[in-house]
Amino acid sequence: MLPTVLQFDLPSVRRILSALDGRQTGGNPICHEFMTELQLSQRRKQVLRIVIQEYVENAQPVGSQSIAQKYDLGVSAATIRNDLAALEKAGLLTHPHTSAGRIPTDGGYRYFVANLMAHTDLPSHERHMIRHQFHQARREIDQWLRLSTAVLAKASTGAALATSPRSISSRVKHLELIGIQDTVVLLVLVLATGTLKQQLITLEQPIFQEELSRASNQLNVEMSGATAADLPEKLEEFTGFTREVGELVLNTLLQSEEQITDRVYRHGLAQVLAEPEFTDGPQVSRIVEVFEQRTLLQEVYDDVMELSDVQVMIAGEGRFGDMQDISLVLSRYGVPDRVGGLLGVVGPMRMPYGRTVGAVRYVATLLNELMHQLYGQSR
Amino acid sequence: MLPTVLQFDLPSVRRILSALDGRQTGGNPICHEFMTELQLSQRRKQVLRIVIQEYVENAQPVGSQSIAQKYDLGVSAATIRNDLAALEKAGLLTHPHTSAGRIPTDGGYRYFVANLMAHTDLPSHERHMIRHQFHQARREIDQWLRLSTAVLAKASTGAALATSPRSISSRVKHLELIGIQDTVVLLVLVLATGTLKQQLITLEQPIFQEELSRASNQLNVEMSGATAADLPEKLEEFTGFTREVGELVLNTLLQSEEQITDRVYRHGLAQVLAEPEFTDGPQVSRIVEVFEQRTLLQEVYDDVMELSDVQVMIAGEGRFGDMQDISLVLSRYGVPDRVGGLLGVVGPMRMPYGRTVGAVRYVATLLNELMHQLYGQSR
DNA sequence: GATTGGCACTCCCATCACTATAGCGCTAAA
DNA sequence: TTTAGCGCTATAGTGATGGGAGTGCCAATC
Repeated sequence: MLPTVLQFDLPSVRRILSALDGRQTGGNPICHEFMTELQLSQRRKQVLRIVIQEYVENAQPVGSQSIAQKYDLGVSAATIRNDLAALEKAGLLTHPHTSAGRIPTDGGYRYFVANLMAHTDLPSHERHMIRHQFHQARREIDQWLRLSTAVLAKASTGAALATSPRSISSRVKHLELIGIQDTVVLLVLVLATGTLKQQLITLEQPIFQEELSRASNQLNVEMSGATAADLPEKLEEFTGFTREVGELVLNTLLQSEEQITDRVYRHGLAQVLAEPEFTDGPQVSRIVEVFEQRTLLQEVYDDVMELSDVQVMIAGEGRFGDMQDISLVLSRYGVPDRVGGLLGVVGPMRMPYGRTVGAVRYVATLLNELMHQLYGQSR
Repeated sequence: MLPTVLQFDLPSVRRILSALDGRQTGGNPICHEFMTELQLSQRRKQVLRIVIQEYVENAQPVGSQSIAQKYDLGVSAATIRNDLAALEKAGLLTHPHTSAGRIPTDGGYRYFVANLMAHTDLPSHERHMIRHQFHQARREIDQWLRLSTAVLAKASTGAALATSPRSISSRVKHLELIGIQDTVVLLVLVLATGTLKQQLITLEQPIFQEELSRASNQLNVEMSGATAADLPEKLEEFTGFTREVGELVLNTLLQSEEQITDRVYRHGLAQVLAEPEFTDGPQVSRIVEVFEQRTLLQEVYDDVMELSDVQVMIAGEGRFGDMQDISLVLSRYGVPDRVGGLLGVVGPMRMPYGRTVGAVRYVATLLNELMHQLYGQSR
């Protein structure tokens, strides 16, 4: 095997798995930045793997000697030194200063995730425990998502987040108008997926409950089963207050399809801040902002929802300036074409990707299963 | 004026305002730990005030010289030195090492908040802007609370949190049973306050929507207006499925009265972590845990809900071990005896209490106002 | 008695020099 | 291609040093 050539080609082609290392490539999660045809000898791959493994564990640069001592690669430290130099030239490693050991670059992590990472499912007892917890929880999405973030945070070293599910092409199932005050009416809208939407309406003048009931009956008859697309046509038939409510329903429907993050569940920030990379100020506020902000989640949303497998974004994949040293492991969950959201982990770039991907994948699968039972087919 | 005597008497008597400094005592928020009869000369109060003010601003121990230079107290640095020593003896100040300036102790902050703190309302333009934002928001509690935390975080230097409102003695307004799947039914419960509760029911065998409608009609007739106390009696009349649902309603009602934190809104953790006290590890995780945990909020809940004014808890008031150096400024909001929750700020002990209290008070007042419009009287 | 100026003392902190260490890069030989 | 050896380099840690800010105390003064 001869010198290594690295072809970064990220702007033009994306999301293509390297077919280098046949055995492992198969189902590995996709790294947005990919590298094809990066010819690495088996030993160099091994060395890269060791460097990443050690660095992830100890957060300390790893040198040629310690590798030679700890792992029996059948070669001397000098050879490993050469390999390290080659890997550095290929852009997969760096060293913080001249006489320090090597640490992975973002590219190194990406290569690792795309080609080298072993599939590590959660241990079976952990899986069982998690499954048990989910079945214990009351059958409610809110509960499930809360649990999901708790479980994910526990199983990974990062902070977990999840968005509340969004209905795709929501159908109206039922609506109800309820008087709260003389001039305040609560519109309750039940979508086919079982999602509730509420909206307060303030009136110019008082309205009696009887009239509200009449209006809601009328609307129910006409509107149940309708999608946002059907509604404008149906609205034609209504006038006055009924019409107003109908339009409100339409708005709510449209809004619920647009807005992707009704609510964000979060858990486990404390533990990720305990990681050594977050001992100094600016790093901390960076990750906390990533964690608190909805905007980032929104930007990534479409990309993640598009693909069914777990997605790994390392250091923002070059797209997000303020995500140096921060990685995301995300997956969609839900019932395709009906309801779905996004869940995953945010943590330092130095992250046990194998385990994290396993955890995210398992929780997502579990959620899919549970939600399928509820929302599999509407009736 | 003679030596100062400090009487800590917190276990036996609590929440009594010091009547020392007539002018300022009036409406000041209550500090749980209080100090009565702490005889301080006017100048020493002034010195304490200056130390706290300076330290809050610069996060640096303040010495006698700098006080004498910057503030014209009409006395020399030596005199101030004596005063500082006296204040330290009284337990209101310390110094980190022999030759450093003074910093306030938790007791010092408490004395300050109880006796010395000036009432600082938010500047009027800020108030107007906030009020405007609230009126812009859709008339929904969820929106308001989200906005509240955002506004509070911005107006204070801390991280803001708020709990979703809890109904006190909830009345059933309306209920609805909606089939989602063949054997899955969604129970929607509207309380008199306009709060929605949802609960999924899984059945042994399929049930038709007609039957669901019949059941919900029946239940509505009997139950609307009922409280948790009324329900057991009414349940006697029902059998079968209707009875089951009725019991579920009762449970939900009871649960909603018990559980105090349905949801916690949070905002602005990033900015509080930028404060200099959180540059090192353990401190950071402490405040993040306080911020993320629900437990602390629950423990404080009753105390805060009891009193109408803003509450200041400095360094856990000695009650919470892991709250060294962390303070809370909390207030209840809502309509007394109907709905209410808790909102406030968590931040470092070194906090501009005046401004923070002003901000929390203003937002709480605003929320009270808005909620009163909606939930003032039920009909 | 309160206030003041003076002075010695203490502790922190930044700086510098020094050493040990871990690791690299290069070269020449196997 | 691999290996051993050697010189080079940057860091972490140590100890000494000096400046600075601030205290504490005392004796004198108002």
